[in-house]
Amino acid sequence: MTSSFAPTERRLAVTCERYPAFPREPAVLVRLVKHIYKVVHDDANATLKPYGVNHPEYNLLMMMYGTPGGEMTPSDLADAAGEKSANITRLTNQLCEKGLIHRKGSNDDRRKVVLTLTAGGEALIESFLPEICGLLGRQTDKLGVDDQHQLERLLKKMLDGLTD
Amino acid sequence: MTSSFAPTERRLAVTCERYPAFPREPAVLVRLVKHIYKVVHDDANATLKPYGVNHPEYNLLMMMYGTPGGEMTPSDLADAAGEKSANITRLTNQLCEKGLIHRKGSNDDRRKVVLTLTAGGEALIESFLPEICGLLGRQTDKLGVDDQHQLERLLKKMLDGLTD
DNA sequence: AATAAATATTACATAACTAAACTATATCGG
DNA sequence: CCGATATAGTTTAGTTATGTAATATTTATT
Repeated sequence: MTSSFAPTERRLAVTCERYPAFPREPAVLVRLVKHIYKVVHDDANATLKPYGVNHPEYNLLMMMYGTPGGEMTPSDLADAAGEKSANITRLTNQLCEKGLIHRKGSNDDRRKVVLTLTAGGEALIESFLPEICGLLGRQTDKLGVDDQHQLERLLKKMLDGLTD
Repeated sequence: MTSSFAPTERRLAVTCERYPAFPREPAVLVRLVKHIYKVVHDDANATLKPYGVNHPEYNLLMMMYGTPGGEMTPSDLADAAGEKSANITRLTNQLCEKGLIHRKGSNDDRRKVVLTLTAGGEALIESFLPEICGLLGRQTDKLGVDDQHQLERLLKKMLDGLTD
């Protein structure tokens, strides 16, 4: 799966020739992000498949794992994971059916629903985390520590500009 | 839509506390890419909607626009756009129905299919490109020229490590 | 000639998005 | 306190998108 970026760059060059106003640099960045996201997403799905969860479900689980107290409402999850609320209902249903999370009504605001990880959910997370850590490590293999910090800084700057 | 990254960082900190082997820096990078991709993708879809094409269709059109000679096979497109071949058939069907591309059998290898942009396809591309250029510009607004080049370099390095 | 590999399509199953309707609760202005 | 309005979450239906696996056809290999 040698998805070299070179052909994409050649196409951008041709595009700029045909349409000189086309901003090469921003387009390169956007296409790079797209390429990287795709590979990362596919890798994660492949790694998670044996554990019976897909990437969106993994994201929800990790959001809950990383929340102090471990309680989140569906709205919290929607914000955190960038999913639509209709999706959250579907995904949390799946996680409930698998026994990974637990759903109960909130006491202080009875419109709300509180989701928590079950013991089984935490156990599953901690069973796939070793592999996930390995994957994350491999995915940033080529980058030195300085590179990683630079990249973090620049991506944050870019994200900042997007959410205005 | 203030999708600040701060909550995500707090969750990563908690995750690292609970599971010390968790590699914070790689995880930050992956989550940043995911956030950025999502916003970029949604923005592009919104911009393209009035033109009757979605993001994947736009990608295919731009791949063809940027290909010298303008001829591509479905396999070429699948590689270039990172789509599954079954998807390519569906997407190119849609583009054919809209009269934006043309499909014909290849002469030298009769397994192959050759796709070309129609005049209408090129016209549509050049009608939405002004808006797309504006969007691309805004999406990288916050980054100076040096930042953009640094970011390009680092993303390429990361992508390199992914496709081993 | 037989077998394997490549190309594209098809059919089926899953997943996701959208928009609206619905339940229940909370909040605010009078 | 009352009634209007807003919020939280779910549900439904319809549409669109994506992924998987099998198939037909043509070309390559041995």
